[in-house]
Amino acid sequence: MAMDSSSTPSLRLSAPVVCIVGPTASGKTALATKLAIALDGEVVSADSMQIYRGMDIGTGKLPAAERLVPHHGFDLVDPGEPYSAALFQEYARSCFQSIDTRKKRSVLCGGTGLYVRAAIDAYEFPKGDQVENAVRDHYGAIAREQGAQALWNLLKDCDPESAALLPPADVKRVVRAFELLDEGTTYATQRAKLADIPPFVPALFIGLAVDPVLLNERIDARVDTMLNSGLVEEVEHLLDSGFRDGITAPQAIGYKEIVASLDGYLSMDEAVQRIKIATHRYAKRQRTWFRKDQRIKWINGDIPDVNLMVDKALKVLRDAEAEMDCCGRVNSLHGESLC
RNA sequence: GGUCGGGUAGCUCAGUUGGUAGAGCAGCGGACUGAAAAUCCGCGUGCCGAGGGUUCAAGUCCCCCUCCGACCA
Repeated sequence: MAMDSSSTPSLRLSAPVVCIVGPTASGKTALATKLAIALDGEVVSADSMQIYRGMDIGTGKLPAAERLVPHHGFDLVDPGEPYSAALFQEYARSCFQSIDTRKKRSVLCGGTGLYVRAAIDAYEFPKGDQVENAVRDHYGAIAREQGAQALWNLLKDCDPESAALLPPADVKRVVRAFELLDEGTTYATQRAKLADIPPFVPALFIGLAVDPVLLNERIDARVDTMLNSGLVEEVEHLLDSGFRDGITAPQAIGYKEIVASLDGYLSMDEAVQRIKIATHRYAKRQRTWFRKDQRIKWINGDIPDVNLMVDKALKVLRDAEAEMDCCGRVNSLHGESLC
């Protein structure tokens, strides 16, 4: 409601955050680490599944032994706990702040588009309890018991504007629209702001682009590697410690399929095949999400030599920073120059 | 060598009495403000194995060739 502040306060940092984005398996993790080393920085992961403790192999989390610079954004909560983009926003910004205080550069490495934008841009989430969410439970139950259409009809009665923006089948957003009503705003109001959300944190974006056919081959190979590295054992271990109670974590690709297989609904071969396909689709959605962000400078993620890729990325950053300096678009950028 | 079955979308297949083709999966495009690895919306992408014939008209009927599978030798 009362979230006006038209002069959005920017987070003041001595240098812009470097954001590495792109689809899964495009090589973000390796590039982010190398860049962080080159820039004397620390990595902040923007990944909705790597925040979970114990979900390592399936989320492609960089093993502790290979973290050559400090990494943030891993292992923030247990799989049974809920999490949200709003919580990540708060977390990531506090990371940027403290990294800056240590005179280091933040390198945000993210595959979760919403988390990247929540961290960098001036997304404002209305106040509301995200843990004990009775509203969500209540309307979710209506959808389950009476159907998606019935729930949507209900929304149409109390908030026709928002209902008009949502297909009845999009239950999650319809439920969310009720939550927003409860929090004193509407989905339609929030949605209208979407068109132009200013940046909140100074940032430069690098995207890793990989030919989709090649990327899918990489994904398949990576899934096989995950299985050989003990993904099934990881899932079995998680199941022993309340994995099923979680709301978000059990939705993770690579985990839900293995669980279905362990429960006897799928053969392990079928599960593996489904993991591959689900990951292809996920990469597709990531491509769609990032493609529309004009700030992203894309570099080729097919370059076999990682160091060449790092050089390329550094050059792109230098150019972008120079451009920002001379246009003066962001005021808090006069830190040490790159390299 | 012979008999039969089959070659239609990337894959598995459907295609009625002849009227230039359609499903599922995959794939592609898109949306996205507190679950986002989630959720939702949209799109058939085709030398119907090659060639010839019959016909106003052939994926469909006839001939021939070819490839795959099964069976018989």
